[in-house]
Amino acid sequence: MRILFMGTPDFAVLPFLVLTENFEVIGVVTQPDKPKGRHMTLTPSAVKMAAIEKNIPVFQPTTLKDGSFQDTLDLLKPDAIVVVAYGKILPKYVLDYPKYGCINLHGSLLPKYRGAAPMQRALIEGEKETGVTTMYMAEGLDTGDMLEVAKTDITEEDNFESIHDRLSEIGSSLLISTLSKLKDGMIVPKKQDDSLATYAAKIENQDCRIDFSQGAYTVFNQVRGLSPFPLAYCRHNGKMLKVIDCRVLPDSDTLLKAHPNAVCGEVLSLDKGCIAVKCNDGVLSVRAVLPEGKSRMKASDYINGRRIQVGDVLESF
RNA sequence: CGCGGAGUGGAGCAGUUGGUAGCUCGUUGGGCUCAUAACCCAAAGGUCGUAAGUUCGAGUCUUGCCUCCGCAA
Repeated sequence: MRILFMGTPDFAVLPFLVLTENFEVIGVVTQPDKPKGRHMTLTPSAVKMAAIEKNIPVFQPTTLKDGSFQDTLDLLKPDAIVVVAYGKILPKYVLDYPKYGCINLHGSLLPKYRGAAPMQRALIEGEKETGVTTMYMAEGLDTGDMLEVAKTDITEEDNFESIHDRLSEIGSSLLISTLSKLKDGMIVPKKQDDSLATYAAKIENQDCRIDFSQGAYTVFNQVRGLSPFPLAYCRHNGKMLKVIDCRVLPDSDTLLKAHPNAVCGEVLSLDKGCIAVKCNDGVLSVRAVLPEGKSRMKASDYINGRRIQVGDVLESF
């Protein structure tokens, strides 16, 4: 089976590599190189670099809409197109081309969290489990018929990074499983229940703003869903302070009683190298931060550098 | 040339109008304690990123270079 792979970021790299070990991958389509980083240097996508390493031809169309991609399809003649976080909508003529269809790997348990940021949104919403879904692609956004699903629990330890890596891993396996079964006609596609669908919008700057007048768990989920990137932030002494890692303090009653007049966002203690911040219904223990203009550091380092004291208030930016 | 910040003992930071370096923590040793990530005492550890320049003298001024980082995309 001749497979054309379409994908762009880190998340798609492992699925791509695993695919090359199990199937005949005849080409890779990825986003054009984009100016990135400090000096806006043109940077190839993660998938492109992996493809070059594997000596697989790379295609980087700026658009698929104008029909020019038809030539590439005629040249490659793929039996199936596998899409993992490619970043462009596939027009109908592409969807209809391959014999085995266009198969997408999506980082959520569909029909929940359709869209751009399923993993982050699942964490932010405080989901207890998430997973990956393989599906046929349709013209709507992640609306196609589902093929297979793999689930995983979300624990207190998880953040976007760990979920991202884990889903990338189980997604790779699931992809192989789905393709194998598909080839043998062993899967019955299942329609999505649109009434249960939710939309995982792209993460905007607005989503990263911390409001300590919310519950401790709400802030905790926000922080972990955005860590290690792009990171939730607040303001301390007029400067931006991003929170990399935090936990909800288990026994916060004594601490709260010791500071009866504290406002939300106020620093209640700096014990054990953690910054204890009052929230609406509890205390958040901040363990790692990123101060404006500095690099990532443990909360204890931030404290040792004398940047923060008990009684300081972390505000919304 | 997208904007900006920083390079000082293991870590995070100070360092005034230039006169050979301090703080918090860690480390090592000792003490206190039933015990401790708590407390007390002591010690080790830095040619202040690099090259040149100004100066009687530079971490502190000027210039080049290297490295790192944040923002923005």
